[in-house]
Amino acid sequence: MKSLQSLRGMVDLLPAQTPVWQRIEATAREHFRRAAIEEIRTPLLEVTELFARGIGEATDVVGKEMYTFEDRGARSCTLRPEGTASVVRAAIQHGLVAQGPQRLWYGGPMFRYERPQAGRQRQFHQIGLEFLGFADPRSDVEAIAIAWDLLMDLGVGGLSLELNTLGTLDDRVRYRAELVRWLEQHRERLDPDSQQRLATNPLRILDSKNPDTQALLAGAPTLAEALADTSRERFEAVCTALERLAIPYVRNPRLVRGLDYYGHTAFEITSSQLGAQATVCGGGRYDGLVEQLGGPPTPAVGWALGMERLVLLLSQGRQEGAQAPRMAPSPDVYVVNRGTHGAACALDLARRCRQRATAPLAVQLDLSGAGFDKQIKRARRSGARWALLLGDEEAAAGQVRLMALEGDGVSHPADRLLSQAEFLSLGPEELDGLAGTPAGGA
RNA sequence: GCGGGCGUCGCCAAGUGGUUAAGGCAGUGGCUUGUGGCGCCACCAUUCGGGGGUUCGAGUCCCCUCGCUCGCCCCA
Repeated sequence: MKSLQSLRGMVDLLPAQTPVWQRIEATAREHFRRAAIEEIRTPLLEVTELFARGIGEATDVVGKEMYTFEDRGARSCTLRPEGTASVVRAAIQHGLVAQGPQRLWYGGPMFRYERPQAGRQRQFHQIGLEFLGFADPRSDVEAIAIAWDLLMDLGVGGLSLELNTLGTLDDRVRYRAELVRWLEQHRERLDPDSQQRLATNPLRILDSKNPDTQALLAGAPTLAEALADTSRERFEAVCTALERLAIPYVRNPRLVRGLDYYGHTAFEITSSQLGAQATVCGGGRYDGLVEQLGGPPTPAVGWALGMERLVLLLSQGRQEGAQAPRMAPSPDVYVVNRGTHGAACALDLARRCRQRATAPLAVQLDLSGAGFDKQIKRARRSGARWALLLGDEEAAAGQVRLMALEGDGVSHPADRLLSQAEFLSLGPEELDGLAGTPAGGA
């Protein structure tokens, strides 16, 4: 029988990697709690139209990256490629936006049909924040600050915050015409991709990675010049507020986000240590989206951060170690057992240990039926603090042997024989006191 | 969708056309029927991602295919 593999771009997270993810999730949760942001969970599957309308028909995400299929009722369904559209849909559907401003966060898998590469999978994970119903420039800054502080708290270094303003829809329409007019005159100097985009999405030519195109762009009209005064003032307000918070940023006039709903503030937090896909967190303002999806006019800002890219950053540095240190949670107690009576008794004792009213213990029960020596070896490797030895003799007497597992294993602290009832009543310190004293040294 | 690199045991990894595919780690059993580290012994790829071809002979050369990986596009 041929063994099966996961689908391309769908990765398994093995027990060795899972602790890093848990740490990120726990830290994010704590930061959201402190900022009074509530969690929202939405389905992974939505009606295709939600994304087509929300993200924009012309975008790459909608045009060629969606996992779309028909369900049994011939409805076109799509695995969510991002979180914002779903959150907005849910907020409208359940009248959240009507109840006032919402401070929401979400997390979970997203799906995009692309060729996998470093920092990019087909199923990937995001944690995101959405502020619905906030127009003040300070809301942009608070959103950014929460992302920044979260990343700092996680200990990610070498990050840079890039900031730009996309202005209003009017600003962009006006600028687009101007840019196209200018680029038309230099069409032959553009790379093929950019020539294509001249017709489909000219603004995106601005962040082309082609050096020749970038050189050409140096002389092109800029979006900043085309901005209305109010747009410009709004952006300055965001910048000064960031400065007051001492959050370093760089203005990047070429920063254009690929999703249609962004306007005014757009930002990315990038790392130079990530390779080609350098953006860890990206977001911006999307004042038109709620209305676009059938809700009342509602200003909004948000961002999403890519979990696997964050994990990549947090896992660097300690990749020298041959075998990554196993960070799996170790049990407190490893139960070594033998004999039919002993084994049966151990099963029961392990359970009662986990259910202790005071200080429940994490217990791993050896189920191998191997000899004591083998089991004790395994006990040491498990990382447990104590081993509990239980054979027929101890079981018959209602006792257990307690063994401290610390140390190099050369010196043999004596076991303590104690009654099972006593063992179950003792706290960790008392157990240490009992088992920790070597009887007679080496 | 388009380019580059790579595919030998769960992981790392020798092998560059000649009879039997090193080694290390991990794992399993034993030395040691109920006591720990270390050590020693044994077992652990009829087969080199898959298929076809060249050759007396291929893991080693050629073709196709699948997969992984990095990059382009785009994004988190």
